[in-house]
Amino acid sequence: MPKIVDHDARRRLIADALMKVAADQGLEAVSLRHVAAAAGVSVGMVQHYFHTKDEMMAFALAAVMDRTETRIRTAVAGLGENPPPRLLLRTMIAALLPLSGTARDDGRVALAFLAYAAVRPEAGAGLRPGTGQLVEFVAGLLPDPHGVASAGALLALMEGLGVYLLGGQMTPDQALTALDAQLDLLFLP
Amino acid sequence: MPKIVDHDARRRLIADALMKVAADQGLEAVSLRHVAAAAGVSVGMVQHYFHTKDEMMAFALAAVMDRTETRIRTAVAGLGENPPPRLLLRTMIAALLPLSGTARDDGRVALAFLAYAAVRPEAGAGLRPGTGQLVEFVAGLLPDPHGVASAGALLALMEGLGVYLLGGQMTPDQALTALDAQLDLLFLP
DNA sequence: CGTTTCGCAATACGACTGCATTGCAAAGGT
DNA sequence: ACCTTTGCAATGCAGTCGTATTGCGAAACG
Repeated sequence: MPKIVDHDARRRLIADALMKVAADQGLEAVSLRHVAAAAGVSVGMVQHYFHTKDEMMAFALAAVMDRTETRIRTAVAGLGENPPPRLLLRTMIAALLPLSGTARDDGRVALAFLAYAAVRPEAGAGLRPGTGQLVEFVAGLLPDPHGVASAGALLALMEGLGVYLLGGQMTPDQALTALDAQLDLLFLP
Repeated sequence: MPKIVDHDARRRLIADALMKVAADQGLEAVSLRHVAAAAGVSVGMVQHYFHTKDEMMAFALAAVMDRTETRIRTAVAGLGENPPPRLLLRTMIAALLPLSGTARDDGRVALAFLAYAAVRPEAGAGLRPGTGQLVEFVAGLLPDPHGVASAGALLALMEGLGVYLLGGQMTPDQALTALDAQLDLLFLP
């Protein structure tokens, strides 16, 4: 067998270029040619590693989710062992919000995928399963009187803050203030 | 001057067709030809009433916002004079959520526009100004200890519920339960 | 030292896009 | 009755899209 290359590295290179294009020109600007140009490679090479565009999109979406999970995990890791529930929640949610830099770019891509998934249900099937477990996890962190409804509300709040941040209707300060107000509501009886 | 036709009626006809296409095939499927076909007219006629595609999109977005405002207004009108603040808020937010039917279609279109606006800030400029006033209005309805931060949080919650509803991560029941939990939090000290 | 297999570039194809152009029918105004 | 203006259909054009095809250089194996 000839020329050994790291297939997965190439795929990540291409996926990174895709997300760069999507983040600053929108998902509808993601084409094989644009992605190839952004990655500095030929269209043929992109086709070599992704047989179809959908395959490439799916890989990129998975990469965004991976990066997001990593971002949360490292943020939480900085908290030490057994952090107080309120701090843990605030840290996780703040890490998930598109406040700046990479998180903002990822958020834009995720929002675009969300809109796409709202119309192509089978495309967003991968997004759905995590939410139920997340609600239960959050519910376990809330003080006693609150149930899964409040957990769902908190997650919805987070999602909405993300949308407002990306749309420019809220500044990062305003979003974090709103988040803290909600946590006050939940944790201070 | 020849043949008098109701310009605005034609534009609304075309915009309705656009929203139909966008609602069940996504915003990226909105093209002059598809919209014309959905409206049962020729491409030339669409071009006659909208000189450019962006003009057509802007008109359609304005129409969605109009319909939404009307939906809220009629829902609130059914409440009579001086309704209690909590009921007023619940009614307004429930009318805004994409729970079913037209509201769901409008929601899909709005979400698509949102994703588009996250990347083309000048396109979503029309969306932004209303939010600030809305926050203040909501803040005025909340009982005493709560400020604009809680109002922003409530609106973000609404937005997030909308996203979850469209994405299928929440059922209408779950969304309304979460909304009520939040209103409990705000109104029952 | 072939030979084979892989990595990748180039190009061609048909479908689609937004938009400009052209032409014609119909309907007032005079 | 003519003329002008408007409503609208048809068609053409240049560009982009995803994908299939083709071909060639390079690297490991026999």
